Amino acid sequence: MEHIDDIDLQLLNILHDNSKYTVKELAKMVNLSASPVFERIKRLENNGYIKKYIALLDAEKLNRGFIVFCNIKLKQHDRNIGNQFVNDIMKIEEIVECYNISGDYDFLMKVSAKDMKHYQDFVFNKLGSVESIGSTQSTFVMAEIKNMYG
Amino acid sequence: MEHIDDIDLQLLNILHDNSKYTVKELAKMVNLSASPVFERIKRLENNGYIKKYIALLDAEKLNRGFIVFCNIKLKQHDRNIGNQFVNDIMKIEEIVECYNISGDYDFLMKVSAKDMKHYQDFVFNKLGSVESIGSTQSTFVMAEIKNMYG
DNA sequence: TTCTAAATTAGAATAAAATTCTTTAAACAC
DNA sequence: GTGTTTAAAGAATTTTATTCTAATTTAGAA
Repeated sequence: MEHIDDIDLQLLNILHDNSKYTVKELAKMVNLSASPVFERIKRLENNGYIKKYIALLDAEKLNRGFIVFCNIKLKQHDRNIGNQFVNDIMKIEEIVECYNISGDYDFLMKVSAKDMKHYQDFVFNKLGSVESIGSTQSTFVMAEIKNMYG
Repeated sequence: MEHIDDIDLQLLNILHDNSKYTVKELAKMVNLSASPVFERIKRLENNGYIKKYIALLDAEKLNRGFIVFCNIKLKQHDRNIGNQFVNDIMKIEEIVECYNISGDYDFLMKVSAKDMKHYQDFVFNKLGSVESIGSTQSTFVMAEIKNMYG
């Protein structure tokens, strides 16, 4: 895999913030013509530096503005229980992120709900039916201060 | 603000996962012709349902694959200290997300570093120079299990 | 330094996509 | 039923992406 230069890095940073610039606009920003910029972006895509392009949606407008970080302890720490847990949480739409972590808990999940009522329903009915879970601990988000993606 | 229908929701879900489909491709997916799909997307953009379009980058390839959740307690809980903290962390590039939370700590930050050495340097030199911070607690990510964005 | 080869760029040409416009169809109120 | 509004389809146009060729730059060898 080749290495990337400063112009590649500029393009990545720009596209990470806004992927809707035209090739011509990007070319102007990095002081090149359109064709090398086009080829650089294709190369960055093919080499995996750019994984995908997505639209960021307004969580509030889509009734998903209530964010909770939910810590999980498993019942036991064997491979079967772990695999079962991963399988189960993959299907639950409210869980938008999940990490295997160090410390007192095994997993940290970011959960996206409409409101507290929805979250309570999620904990009771969805997490409640995941057999592998031993205990949970919820940390509520009062405000989003910084998000380099949103 | 008007409400959105099922086709709008389909388009949002598709674009949330991949914003590079052409209007013609999207039209086929939702059984419409190109022009109404184009107009629907423009409306969703103008009404704020779609906030922006971004490229997702490979953190590992860009030396940012070491993820840590860092809990923060402020020294004191007055408005000045809080504002100072927010101002300071905005400038620190390793902090990719930050939330004001309930519970024992005041803030939860997602930090993105190259490796443990980089993270240690970040805690010492960058967080270490933020006056408003009282104490910190680091939770290390061993594996990313689910990410509806990445 | 000078020459050669490889890589990169610019700019024109082409293909494809986005965007606009006009006509037609459907939904709704009266 | 008729008139009115809204949304859709399809054609026409504009813009953008993509390809291609020639010129330039760069890196390395002599």
